[in-house]
Amino acid sequence: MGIVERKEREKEDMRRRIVDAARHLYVLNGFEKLSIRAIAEEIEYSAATIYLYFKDKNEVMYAIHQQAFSKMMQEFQPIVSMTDPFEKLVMMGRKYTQFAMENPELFDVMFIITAPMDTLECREEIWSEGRIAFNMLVQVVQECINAGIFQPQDPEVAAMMIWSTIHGYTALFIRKRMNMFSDQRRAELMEQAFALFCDSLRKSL
Amino acid sequence: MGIVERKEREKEDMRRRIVDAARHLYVLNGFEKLSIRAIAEEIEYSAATIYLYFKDKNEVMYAIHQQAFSKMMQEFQPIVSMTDPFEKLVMMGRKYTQFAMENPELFDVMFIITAPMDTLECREEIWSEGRIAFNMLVQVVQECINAGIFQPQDPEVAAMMIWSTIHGYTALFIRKRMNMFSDQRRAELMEQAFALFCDSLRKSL
DNA sequence: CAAACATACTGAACACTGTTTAGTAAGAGC
DNA sequence: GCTCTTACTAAACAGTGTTCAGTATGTTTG
Repeated sequence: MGIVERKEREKEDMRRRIVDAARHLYVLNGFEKLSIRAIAEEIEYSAATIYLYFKDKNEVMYAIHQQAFSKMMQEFQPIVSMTDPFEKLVMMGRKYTQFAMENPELFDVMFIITAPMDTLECREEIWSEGRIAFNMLVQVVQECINAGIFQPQDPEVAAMMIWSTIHGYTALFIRKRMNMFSDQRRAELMEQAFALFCDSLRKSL
Repeated sequence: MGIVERKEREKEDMRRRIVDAARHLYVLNGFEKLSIRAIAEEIEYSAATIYLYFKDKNEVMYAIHQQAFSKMMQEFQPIVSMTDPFEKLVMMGRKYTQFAMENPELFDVMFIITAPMDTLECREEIWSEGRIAFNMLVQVVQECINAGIFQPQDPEVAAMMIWSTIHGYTALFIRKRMNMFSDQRRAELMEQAFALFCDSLRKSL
């Protein structure tokens, strides 16, 4: 009975086609302007068809969010093979912001928009993508402790503080909360605040 | 000719009534569920009337955003009279997060949602609310430098780094990006990350 | 092979949304 | 009393997410 398998494959295929079309449109225009009808048109099906493969728009957003995480993880891959754990940490911070700048909509769906989190909540699942990414950071912090760069401490607490800072100015930038500065001063402030934070970590953690 | 003045007063009054109704509904249900028609119904006018006082929904959001800032500033007032500048800094951080927890929707419109920033952009104005609030932080950092708690440095850079960290974990929390932890662990992590950051500032800035 | 069933899909509808416009009614100024 | 301005609204436009009855195709069974 290969028919059941084929059907399952086709179902998977269709889901992927929907998410690909949705991501394509989303990256171009953002969440507000992403409509089910537009996705349907892109894949040349009716709007109602989307609902045979996804519960609602939030679930489509969740799928995009998953793809975005795997893209980010791919871009983080080169860092893993670095030797100096503190340099690793610095590079992770830089990459986080760089990813956000280059893929603002993907960053949005990963870390700002509530839509994908709402599907998770109603499924009562844990946010595994977030957990895995955070673990990666905790791991590097632990390496810094092991190398004697940081003092012995709860690596999750330190990781949370570090994530906060990097996420903080990235989110403020993405959501235009640094627009009280000129483009030049803004870039300056971000760069120097990052440098100051790295210095501060080295000295005090 | 008191008529012109009265008309102007009435115009101001109407604007205030609209914003008050809008804020009321917004705080209850958030941005997505806040509709022009609902605001109109609340003040017992037609939806089109809103557009005689505001250019679009974004401009209404901007007005709510202004009110939210003045509320936050009010709550920050007691801090100004504190004596120890470092304690001031710590209290400002605590208050920021506390305000966000107690007024999640107001925090949203102040620091996360793009809608109010879009009106500013098309008016080509500067984000004065943000500038004023940031200046307040810069001021306190300068006091820390003057008191010899921090080393001489660009207070704007230090302020940006501090704002980033506090905003970072607050925004991550508000947007449910700490839901990989249990409620208890989450509170623990936030508290300890904050404490670690304060310690780190003391030691290294 | 034909009938019965299951699956995949769609058109149309429902109840909304932000926004614009033409038209009306009431007050102000002469 | 008669213009003229201002304030306001009903209705429409073009969309939105979502649901559901109905159809057409593919699969299984007698």
